Amino acid sequence: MLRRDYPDQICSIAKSLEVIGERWSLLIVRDVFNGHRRFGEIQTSLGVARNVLSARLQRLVDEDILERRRYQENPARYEYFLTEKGLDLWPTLIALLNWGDRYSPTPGGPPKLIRHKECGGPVSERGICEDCGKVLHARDAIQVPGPGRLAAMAGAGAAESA
Amino acid sequence: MLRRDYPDQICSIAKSLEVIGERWSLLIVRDVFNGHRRFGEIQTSLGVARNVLSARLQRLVDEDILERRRYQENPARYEYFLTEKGLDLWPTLIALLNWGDRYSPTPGGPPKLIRHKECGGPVSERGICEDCGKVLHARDAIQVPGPGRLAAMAGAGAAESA
DNA sequence: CCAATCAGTTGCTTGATGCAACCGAGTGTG
DNA sequence: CACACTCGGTTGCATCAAGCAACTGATTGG
Repeated sequence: MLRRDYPDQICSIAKSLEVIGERWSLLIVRDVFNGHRRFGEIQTSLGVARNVLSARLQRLVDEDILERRRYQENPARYEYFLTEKGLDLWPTLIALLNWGDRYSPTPGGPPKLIRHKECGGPVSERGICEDCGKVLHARDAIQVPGPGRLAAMAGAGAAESA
Repeated sequence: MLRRDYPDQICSIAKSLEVIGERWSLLIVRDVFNGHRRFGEIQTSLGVARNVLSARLQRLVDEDILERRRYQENPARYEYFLTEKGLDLWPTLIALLNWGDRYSPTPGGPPKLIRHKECGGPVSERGICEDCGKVLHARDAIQVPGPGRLAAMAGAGAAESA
């Protein structure tokens, strides 16, 4: 999306976008939220060019949004995890998810539903449990495939898209 | 940020980013939230190239996020306003604002504060009034310059940056 | 008549992205 | 043992988007 910086902008929105506003960045974060942790996994899920993915992952690690952990030596292999800073992007993702659900609807219904881990209640646009009323954070929620997702999978067996 | 589209992604986040994920798009929306309505106003506030601003505005109008109204004939002059769809980006902007406030802090404190129009209470990260507890929407809130903004203005008299 | 305002458009250059091929270490298969 | 495959990248090259400056067209003000 963005080159990277927005000089002269005294604005926290611009500052956020400098960090996560580049093309693919937020989708990579979303993928890690979805449980994809490895380079190849994210690459095939997103269809992003490998050099770009490499650059974005490095940036996200540099910005302390992701953490790169070695899960195997010889050959060295890595997995990416969300830091607290990364987890705190959850409200942003929820807001985008809901806006997309509303204005770019998937045929058959929302492709992804968010539920409160504790009580199972649906999670509102603002990340609040509609059953128990709690203001939730990333760790309090789980995702389940929604009707739109299931419909799409029934239509085309492949296409693992998140 | 983004070229434009993320094919094969069955995901409302990706769909949202296809619409507003391009470089400058969200900052243009933010500017209109801030009361900038005219081409030149937005251009100088953002420092975006004029051809790019032109393209983004057209896209945002095509996507029904902004509305272009003629405020003068001969020569024809236009202003841009947020539609309901555009106003519904408010929670996303609030989420980005708060994430930026937290992780890319402006020296002196947040540059922008959001308050509930009705009761004057501060607005939380989720767009909820911390005084009266209401879940707010774009029209319920106003912005006031925060300490970081005032500090920056005192330092450099110019720099109208939003 | 000349300069300025406003909302763009046009042309050219620079920079980011996409694509395919390659690398290096190790595993699995015949 | 040779060969193919996996994984996590890097490299080179072509293409597409963004940045910059100049220009247009209509109108007002001096």
